[in-house]
Amino acid sequence: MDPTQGPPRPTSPTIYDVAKACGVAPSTVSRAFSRPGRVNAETAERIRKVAAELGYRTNPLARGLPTGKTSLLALIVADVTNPFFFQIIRGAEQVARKAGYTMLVADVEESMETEREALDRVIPLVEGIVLATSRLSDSSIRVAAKQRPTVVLNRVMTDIPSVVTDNARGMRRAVEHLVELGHTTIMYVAGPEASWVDGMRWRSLREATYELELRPRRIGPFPPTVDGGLAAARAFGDSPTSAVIVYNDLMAIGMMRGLTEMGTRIPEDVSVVGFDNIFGSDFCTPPLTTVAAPLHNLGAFAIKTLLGRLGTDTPRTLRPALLPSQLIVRGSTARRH
Amino acid sequence: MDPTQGPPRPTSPTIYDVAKACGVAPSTVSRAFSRPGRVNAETAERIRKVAAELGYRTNPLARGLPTGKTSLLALIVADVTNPFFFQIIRGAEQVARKAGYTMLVADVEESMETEREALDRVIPLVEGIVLATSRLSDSSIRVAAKQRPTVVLNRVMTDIPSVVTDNARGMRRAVEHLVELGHTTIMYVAGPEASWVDGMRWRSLREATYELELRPRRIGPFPPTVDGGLAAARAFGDSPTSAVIVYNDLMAIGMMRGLTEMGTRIPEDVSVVGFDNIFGSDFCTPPLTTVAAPLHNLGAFAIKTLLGRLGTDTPRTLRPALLPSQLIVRGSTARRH
DNA sequence: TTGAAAGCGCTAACAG
DNA sequence: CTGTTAGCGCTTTCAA
Repeated sequence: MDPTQGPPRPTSPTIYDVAKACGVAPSTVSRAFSRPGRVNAETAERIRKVAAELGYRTNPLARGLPTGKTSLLALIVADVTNPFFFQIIRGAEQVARKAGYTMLVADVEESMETEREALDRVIPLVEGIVLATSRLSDSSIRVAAKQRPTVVLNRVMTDIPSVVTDNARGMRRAVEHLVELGHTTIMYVAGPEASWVDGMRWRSLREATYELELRPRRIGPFPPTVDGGLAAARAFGDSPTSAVIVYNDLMAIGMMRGLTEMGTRIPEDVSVVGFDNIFGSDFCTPPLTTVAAPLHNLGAFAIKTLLGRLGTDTPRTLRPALLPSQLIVRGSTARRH
Repeated sequence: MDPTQGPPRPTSPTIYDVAKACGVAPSTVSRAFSRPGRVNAETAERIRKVAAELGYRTNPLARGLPTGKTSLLALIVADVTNPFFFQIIRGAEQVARKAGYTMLVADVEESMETEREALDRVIPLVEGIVLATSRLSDSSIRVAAKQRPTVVLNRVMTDIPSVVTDNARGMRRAVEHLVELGHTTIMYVAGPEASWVDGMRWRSLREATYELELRPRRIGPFPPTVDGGLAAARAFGDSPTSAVIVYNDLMAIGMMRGLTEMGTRIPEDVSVVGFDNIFGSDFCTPPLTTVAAPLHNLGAFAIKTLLGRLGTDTPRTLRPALLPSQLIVRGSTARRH
């Protein structure tokens, strides 16, 4: 090995250095760190002390080679730029960190292609994977899951642990809220067609309205962005209702802006409900009534689930974990005029 | 090694498998992937074909051990939850990915302690580090930089490559804009005291106002959050001016809300300018006039700089890279009444 | 409880 | 251009 080739940085001490300084065998040093029980208490203490003095840190890479335990977890997100994911990432990181894992966050920019590449790059590195709002097909996900324990977030699969928001309950609460305000016809403004969540929300709305004897309506699909909401506002003009429930907050914000520009007053003319309670939904105008997703908890719970799967090879429970959402009433909904 | 211990997953093929299947030596397979030039074209072709059939992927971990080249880069961000970082992360990831690197994003939740831990965990894994808005002391940063090539983002250091927004120019443009609108006294609403950027912005404001013969004023410090802005609005009530420039958009949004609640009209009574152009600054009320930071480019450029430093041991240029910002005029500023 | 030795998958010198 | 041979730093049998 050419020493001028490798990293020219001051090479950090290894177990060999510590072993020499302690007068014990390298394997003992290794044991002192990886299974402290299997080494004489005093010796272990001495080793730890010397190691600290030398500034020894076990090299996770080297440890990973023989054991496969890299202490790395992957979180693949559809779009780091989408505020929906901020709290998810943080929740995930917190739990991972506490468990001694480092998280590798990969942004796939909503592209299936990029997601597959990210997976390829990341799989050999990590012990487990969380797919947050994956754009991959079920079968692609299964392929990945065969290589590393995998948890899907925001999507339900029957053979892979899933963590999702309880959309049905959330939708139900939103509808009840609107009914209490006197609305009788509710328009659902749909998000992307391919989205599992969109399908779920629309179905939940139909069920809720059916039970409450309301008429649901629907326009869309629209892209799940502010611009998509703008487009929805224009389409909505053709057959307005007094209340709309929008696929997500981003679209709801866009739609409110579009509506306002067209002279429609919110909430006087139209009540608007969004989904997710993302950053910004409280300071748009008017502040958005929304079904808050438990974002932080979603991320945290996904990692917890993954951590639980790490040892065992057989999935525990395959019922998707349903995390409760919460209706947050703000200024965009009001009594029907 | 206990085979029941390691990852129970289907162990992927190694160079040995490929070598056997090809009837060549393992080292040849290795060469075929790491330095294709050094192996017979046909042989290389054959190896690649067989490797593809077997589904062979070179194990980055194993490769990293002897070479130190892990193809991993770390991006340490002060707060993943802050929209300021979204585009930075994306820009960084894009560049890293194109260069064949995987990015490890660590959230330190604005905590010095957490940041140091994150560094410790990450350093042995990665080839280089970008510190985005580090909360560490200069000397702590130097310690890290001694171990791995390091670039600091949003902060200037004389001995470490730095990438920052050209705050002086941006501030100058903001002040000129306000002057054109007839404002003569400008209040700076300060962010966190410890922040290098805050100091820079205040200094730039003083310089700009000096040249233009205006009176600058200042309140603060406040936390760089919506709530901090709310607090600033209350403090501002004591000695109002017709125009304020706020440390960042988050605070500006909070301040506008606070002002509005107190009955102050924006922009009629007070013109407000923010900094950064984060997500949401376009849909708050009124839409915020702001000095847009080149967020995406900041992240991209930092990684490019890091990539450039990777080979060489001596830093190239130590003049901080100043990336241009841009004034975006929206509804929160108007002619003085 | 400890030491010796083999090996994780890959790379890089050194001969041939 | 290719095979052989040492390792990278750590873990884990296997003996002692």
